[in-house]
Amino acid sequence: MGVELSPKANAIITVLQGCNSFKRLQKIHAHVIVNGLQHIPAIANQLLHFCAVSVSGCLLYAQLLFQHLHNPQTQAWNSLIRGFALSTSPLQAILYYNHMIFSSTSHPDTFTFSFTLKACERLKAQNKCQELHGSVIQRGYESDVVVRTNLIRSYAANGLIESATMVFDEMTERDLVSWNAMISCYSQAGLHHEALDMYTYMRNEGVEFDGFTLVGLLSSCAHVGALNIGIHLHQIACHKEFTRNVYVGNALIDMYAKCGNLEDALCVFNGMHKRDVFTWNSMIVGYGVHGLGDEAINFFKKMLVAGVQPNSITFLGLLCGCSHQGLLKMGVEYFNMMSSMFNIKHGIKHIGCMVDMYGRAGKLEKALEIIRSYPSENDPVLWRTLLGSCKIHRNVKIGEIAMQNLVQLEASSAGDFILLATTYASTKNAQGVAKMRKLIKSRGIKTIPGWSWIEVGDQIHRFIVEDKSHPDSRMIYQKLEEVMRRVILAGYIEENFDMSMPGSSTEGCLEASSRYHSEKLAIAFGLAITSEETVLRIVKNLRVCRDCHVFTKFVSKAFSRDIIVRDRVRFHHFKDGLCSCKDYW
DNA sequence: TTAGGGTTAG
Repeated sequence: MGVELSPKANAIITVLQGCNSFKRLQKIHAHVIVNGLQHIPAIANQLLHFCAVSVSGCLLYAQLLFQHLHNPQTQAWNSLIRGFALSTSPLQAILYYNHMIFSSTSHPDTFTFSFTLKACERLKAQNKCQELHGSVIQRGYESDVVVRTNLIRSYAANGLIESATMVFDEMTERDLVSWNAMISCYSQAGLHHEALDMYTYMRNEGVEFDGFTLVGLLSSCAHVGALNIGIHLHQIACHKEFTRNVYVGNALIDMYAKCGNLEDALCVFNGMHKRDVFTWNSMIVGYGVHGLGDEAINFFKKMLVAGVQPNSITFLGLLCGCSHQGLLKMGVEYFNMMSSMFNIKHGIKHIGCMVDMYGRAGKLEKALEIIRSYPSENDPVLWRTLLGSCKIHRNVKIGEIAMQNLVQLEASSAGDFILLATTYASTKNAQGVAKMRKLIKSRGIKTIPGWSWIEVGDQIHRFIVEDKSHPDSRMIYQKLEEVMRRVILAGYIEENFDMSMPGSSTEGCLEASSRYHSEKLAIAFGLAITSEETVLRIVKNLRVCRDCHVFTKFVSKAFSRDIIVRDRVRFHHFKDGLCSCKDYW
């Protein structure tokens, strides 16, 4: 039973509910004090709620109001916890939650848990998240769909994907938001196949989806190069009229660009009614990774004319395009422009692009100078990039400097030793080669396993080097032998294994031949089971090795097939025996 | 008089 309020108190509550500025609230508060109404819970809670939650509120003021409450009820705690959970200091939300549990007679409810879990998600407070899960069960709130969704998000943000999955799987009642939370959790954790599998489960359970679902799924399609699934989702987006949604449009552009289809990315871009910085960036980055620097610059200019402010990712796309197209002068111009004109700080990735750009152009001293001018960014990736350039330009002296730094940072990998070994080899330095071989052996250093994906229909087939796990493995190897015979007849000369590129695919077995590298298996599979006019689209987690690059060029000619390979850094369009990277990658 | 959601880079 609520307490009967005086007409004066009721009037104040009505005014408070319509309050829209902090200044006005302070005036109302003064009026409340003058009339001695500050201890009426309904008024105190309303004041607190406004200060803690409203966009024009003030959390400090909310704390002061809270301190004056004699016995704050759950609703008051919730206001404060909610306010801090969404603020720049979410830790305060957790501290208030602790305070509530240990020194208050009020009990947390489903709202309290939702807000505190939000704070854990933002803070990456893993232990607290687990503790809250226990309390949720203890207090009998585990069947609440919103609390569970918050648990999924919080676990996922804390890297506990298995726990998030468990919470989802054990839900007796799921709604669209919980499905979407699980999809986005997988997508952001890099578990793209799991995210795409959720789509099948949703369909099987007859769950309708919305723009949020599409964005999560399209992001995963983009990461694994699942163009067919992406096209299917695009059709659904058109059918359900989600294409006016800027998030969906952006995700579609990104998906098409990452799947190697820039024409359709542009088509979506042109059809969008509203565009934001993500829209422009998706196009610019798309052109950048395809090695089309001048197109990226073109789009950047149009972006400025449209009045959209670029951000650090815009410049990443531009620099990537300049670097891959060899546009050194333009690259330097944009690198300088980002800080001088747009006040955007150079990040490690931008510096990496510059090191790569100068390195490729043979200006190794300048590349070294760039790394040294950013001592706080002493990152192995920069030294590795430089090492790669030293190999191309046969510069042992700077290569050794790069290697020393990698060793000092305890970040040297087998690929790095191989790079330096080949640099020694190219300068006929047998002693250096022997030294590197000895180091690789004695340190037992392992490489990153290489993977290649190919999408056929709505299925994604994954291969590793010498993979025999595919159900059609026998057929794939037979096809590869046939392909080999045809390309050798056309002039292809098989290499043993590539030692040329940084992070290139030695695929975890240094001594193996590159004949059964994952992309060769993916290509053989694609040739065997798709029609002659189908473009083969392959995605690889490492850089394409030189042998596979040559091989793919020959295949594109001998089989009259367009093959698009997306490797770790860029796209390669193989057609009629040539590659879009012009062998410069 | 209170809740849970999305994209680029990595």
